[in-house]
Amino acid sequence: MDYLAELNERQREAVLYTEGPLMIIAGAGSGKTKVLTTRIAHLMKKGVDAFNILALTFTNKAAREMKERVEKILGGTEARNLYIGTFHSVFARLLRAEATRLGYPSNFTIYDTDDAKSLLKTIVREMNLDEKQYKPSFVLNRISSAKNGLISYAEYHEDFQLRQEDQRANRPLISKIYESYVKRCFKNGAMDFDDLLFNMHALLTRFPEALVKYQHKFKYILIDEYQDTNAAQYAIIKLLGAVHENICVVGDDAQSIYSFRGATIKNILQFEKDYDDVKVVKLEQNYRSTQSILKVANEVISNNKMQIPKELWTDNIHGEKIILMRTATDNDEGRFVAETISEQKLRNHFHENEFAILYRTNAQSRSMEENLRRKNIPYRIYGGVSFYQRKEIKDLVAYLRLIVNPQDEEALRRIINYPARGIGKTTLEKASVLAAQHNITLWQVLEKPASFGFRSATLQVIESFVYMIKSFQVMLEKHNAYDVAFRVGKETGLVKELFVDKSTEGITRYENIQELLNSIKEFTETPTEEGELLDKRLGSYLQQITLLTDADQDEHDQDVVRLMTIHAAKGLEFPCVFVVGMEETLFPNAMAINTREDLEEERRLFYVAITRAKSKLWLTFTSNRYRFGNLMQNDPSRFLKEIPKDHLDENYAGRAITEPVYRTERYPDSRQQNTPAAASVSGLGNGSAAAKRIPVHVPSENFKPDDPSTFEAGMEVEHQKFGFGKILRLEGNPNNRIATISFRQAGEKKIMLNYARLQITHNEEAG
DNA sequence: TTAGGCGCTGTTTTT
DNA sequence: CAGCGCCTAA
Repeated sequence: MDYLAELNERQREAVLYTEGPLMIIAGAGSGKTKVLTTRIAHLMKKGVDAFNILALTFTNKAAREMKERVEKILGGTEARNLYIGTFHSVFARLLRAEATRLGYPSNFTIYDTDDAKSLLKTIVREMNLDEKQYKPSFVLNRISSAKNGLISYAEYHEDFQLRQEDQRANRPLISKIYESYVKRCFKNGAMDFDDLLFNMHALLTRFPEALVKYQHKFKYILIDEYQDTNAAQYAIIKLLGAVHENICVVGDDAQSIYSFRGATIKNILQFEKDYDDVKVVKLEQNYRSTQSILKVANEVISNNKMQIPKELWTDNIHGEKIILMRTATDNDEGRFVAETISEQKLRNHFHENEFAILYRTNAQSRSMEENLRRKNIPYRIYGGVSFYQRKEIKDLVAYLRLIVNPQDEEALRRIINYPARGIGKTTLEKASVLAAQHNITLWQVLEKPASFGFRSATLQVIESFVYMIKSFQVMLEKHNAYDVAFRVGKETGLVKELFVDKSTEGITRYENIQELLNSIKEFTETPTEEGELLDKRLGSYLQQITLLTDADQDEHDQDVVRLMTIHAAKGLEFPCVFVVGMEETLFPNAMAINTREDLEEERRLFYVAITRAKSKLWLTFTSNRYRFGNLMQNDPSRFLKEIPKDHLDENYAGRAITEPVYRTERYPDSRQQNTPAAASVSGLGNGSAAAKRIPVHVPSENFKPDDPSTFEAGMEVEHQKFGFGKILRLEGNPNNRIATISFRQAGEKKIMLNYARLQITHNEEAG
């Protein structure tokens, strides 16, 4: 029982309380994963069969880590029999086994967000609705939250409130689109992410035998990140656990950051009411961060009204103050981070992999990336476009999907004319109409094109396309997934097309395809538990990759700086953390400041960001940031004011204000060079919009920008783009001066001197 | 049928 | 700024 010795008293209590409902409120860094894994190991040591334990997480990575750690405690291979995985992947697996009950093929396709949007787009088009009014992302959001709330399209249709919301938003037909979307997915043999939850719930409620079967199978259920569960997940867990009631949920209300995905803290608050004797254990000792960091985190989160009272504490050293840095531009912010990393590596012997740069939105990675590259600091960006979402990967995967499931219309549409084979829009449209008329799938139309009267040239290309796909399907019987994928790449001409393209991106795309083929090979060579059939193995490969994100590709030993959104950083920890973009409208995000609930979620997000740091934490913000292609000025984030002053080192922020701003000569910034007009301040003048209409000024031969600090009112100046003009007046603080200049051609403009490249042509005072 | 150019529009977070 | 839809030319 030595595994128990490593636990503190509270942790041990949580591990040993094995029977009956248990809720663990686990603060950040309090050893939550350790408790969960030890608990599972303990159950197994007590004689519980691994097959009877279900553990659900939100990321594959968390699941894998859990599995590995249990394996380590137990030794042997028993841990492999545990059902540990994400909600989505575990349910996908169960649904695959039970698919026929619901009328789905067992090798159903899983649609990712792109597939779903693309299908919605075709549906909206087919319904002759305005595509701007019913934008796929908007419609998908509506449908998604309905499904996550377990509201079927029929119920949606009857729901007064939902209908009214749609009316008010001038999108009254959402419920109709919802209905066709569901029907079409079903026809395509496809489920989207939300369907994996919705249909799992449907399975358990509509088929009592299935419910009973799984209720008895999963005698012990553990749920990680319970604060992030939504109504569907909540209901499923409740159903599954109803017989044994051995449900252990772990969560931290302070880290609930997924309400936009339907998650609700209510599930945590509700838990105690759902069962008669709920044992609650609070883990409040933090093993991760310095006292300083923890104090700041506690202080910040205390501004939230909605929370379960608790106070995280730690035995760790006090540590250093948190450093606040202000820069002039987003590019400077990136440079500061890159320079600080270099400096810290030298001074404190940190490795690259001890740093993380966290931001609110993916778009912010760019300025970081550019500056890290400039300083030759190796890095890796998580999120954004994941490997499996890249075009070239999706193209090849679409072929594989179609081979496994010819009903999959999205896959078919994607590749029917890629590489180009003369089946264009007209043909596809005709086929779609026919499919709808005869109530068959698109594929079924293409299978018998002769009976639908296509022109003979078209007929021929369709037939050879179908023949090709069918020949791949035949291959499935005797060849493994890799052989099929390889042949597909070759015979469709897809690989060749990428090989011929020798541009940088073309080479990357080619390499990506090779990487995909390698991963398929690896998959085929790793035996699966139940020795499933070969075609099923390609099917299961496809199911699995749709649920992968690129956080799952992490090789943790890689010595690189990690860049990711705060959302993606949840559950991770780093010795040194930069939280960048601490500005109003960005963080808290402008989309999330209108209600207390939203704002509190932003604050929890900030709390998550702070608590990722073990020993050093930097917060940065910038006065000027490019957004939407023009320069925006933001105030410092309100959250900064919530940090206790004695834990915050503001020297750097101060220095940045009094020091001259980094000059463009020293660090050329491509954006500024290419578009000098972008330097005019949007919102102040009629800057960039007007700039487009002005005839381009050709700068003088010996044009050389002068030091901005030397400019004064009354000077005659030349601007690279706006031409000659005179400074009327200057305003703004000394380091961010804004000049109003009257240009001969371009008229009156407000120009930020730090960015504009201006040359003095005549000095009134001197001359 | 396809490629290429122009103009509009939008940026939150993700399984 | 970028990605996408729409239009035009070939």
